[in-house]
Amino acid sequence: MTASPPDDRSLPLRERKRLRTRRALADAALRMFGEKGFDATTLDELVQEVEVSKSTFFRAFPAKEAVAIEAETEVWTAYLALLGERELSGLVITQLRDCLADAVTRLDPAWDDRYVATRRLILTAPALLAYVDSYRTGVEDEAVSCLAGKLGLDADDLRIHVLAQLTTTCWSVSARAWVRGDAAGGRAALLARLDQAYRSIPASLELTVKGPPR
Amino acid sequence: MTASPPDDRSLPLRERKRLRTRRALADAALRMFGEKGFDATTLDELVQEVEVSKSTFFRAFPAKEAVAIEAETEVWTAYLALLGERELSGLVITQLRDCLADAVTRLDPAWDDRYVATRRLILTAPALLAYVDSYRTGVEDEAVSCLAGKLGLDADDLRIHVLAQLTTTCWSVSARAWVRGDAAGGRAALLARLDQAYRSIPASLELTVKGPPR
DNA sequence: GTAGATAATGACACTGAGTCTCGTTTGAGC
DNA sequence: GCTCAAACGAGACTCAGTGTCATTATCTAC
Repeated sequence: MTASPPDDRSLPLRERKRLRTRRALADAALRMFGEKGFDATTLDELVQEVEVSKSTFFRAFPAKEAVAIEAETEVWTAYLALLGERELSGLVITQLRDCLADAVTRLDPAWDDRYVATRRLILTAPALLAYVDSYRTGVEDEAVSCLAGKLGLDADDLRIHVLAQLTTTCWSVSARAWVRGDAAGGRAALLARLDQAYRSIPASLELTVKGPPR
Repeated sequence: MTASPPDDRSLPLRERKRLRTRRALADAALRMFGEKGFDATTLDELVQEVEVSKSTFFRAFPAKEAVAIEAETEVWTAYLALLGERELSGLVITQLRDCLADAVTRLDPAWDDRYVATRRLILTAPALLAYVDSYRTGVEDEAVSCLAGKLGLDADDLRIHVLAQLTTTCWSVSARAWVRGDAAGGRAALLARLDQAYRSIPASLELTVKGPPR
């Protein structure tokens, strides 16, 4: 269920402990929320299970919701990092697609299972759904700033907003379908769905009502 | 600042009182949040000002955030209602644009000022921003269901998700610019911006990086 | 009008997330 | 080892949001 503990000896001990606590919290949260439900599990129960104080929890995560969606944030953190480094050329939407695909490819091998568990959880808790929504808006805003800088455009330029949102929309629909099918086909299947989603964007704009609806 | 009180004698007295309380809460909230700040104003202060109990508040609004964004919900409630009634024909994205434009046109004359105040408020309170984000996602989901039904498509069809999101994105960018310019030009200027936003969607997909960025 | 059904209200206790303060511990650097 | 800074634990506190129940006000039928 969890990624291997942080044994990276290059990191200072203090940092390693911090990460270990963070992982322990995320793992316990995913398990306990899955068993008892997100709302029914209190933070006190969670921190008691992991044997840390509530203070420590809030130093590691900004909110109860955040600890439940680690798998989601990992994707977008990687995506934004790649987008920041990347030298853009050609169609911007293609570049965004590639950043997202690269981000997914580089994720920890254990990510798949955690992501499925996370998405399942989100379906059961409205608070989590709302949290993910606003989190993604934050990602879109960062992507917009980044693109505005790289392209020398105004941050209000509608075009980059549209592109940033299309990216999260494609992810949203693709990932939902992938999780619903129990992540069958693994990471490759997810990437295939994602690619297919991007390819069907142009058809969206041309969607037309044929005859009378019924 | 506020719309005229509900004098519609056709409504039963009980309903009229309910609406009057609702209005009073929304008006006081917009004023108090604007003066003291959203976070610094407690619900107890608000309900004391309007002379109702906290119970009554939560019967009228699902959350503290909701009372602050009435002007935003009015737009989308009208939009979804129009979309539900409408007999669709031709380009779907055009139909959505028309629904939104019609919704804006039919709003209360006092809406402009309330909306400007609301958007200004949102910029100062992260909690409000998050609330609006998830609210809009809810609107998008309803629009998707509606479209899926009317078009006989699967609710997972990416195309209708894209269209529903493009609508809220166009609104978002247009309204932000309109408010930043102090709503100059009134409702007509907002509609013009909205139309311009829709027209620039196709160019988004073709956005290309020319030479090296710098 | 009056009576009884019904719905909204107010008061109050309670839960739990999130903040803040402060004294203690622990790893980092010399 | 010793010192400094950072992370930690403990606990008090604020406030949004929920649930219960008695009270009040409106609606409906007569």
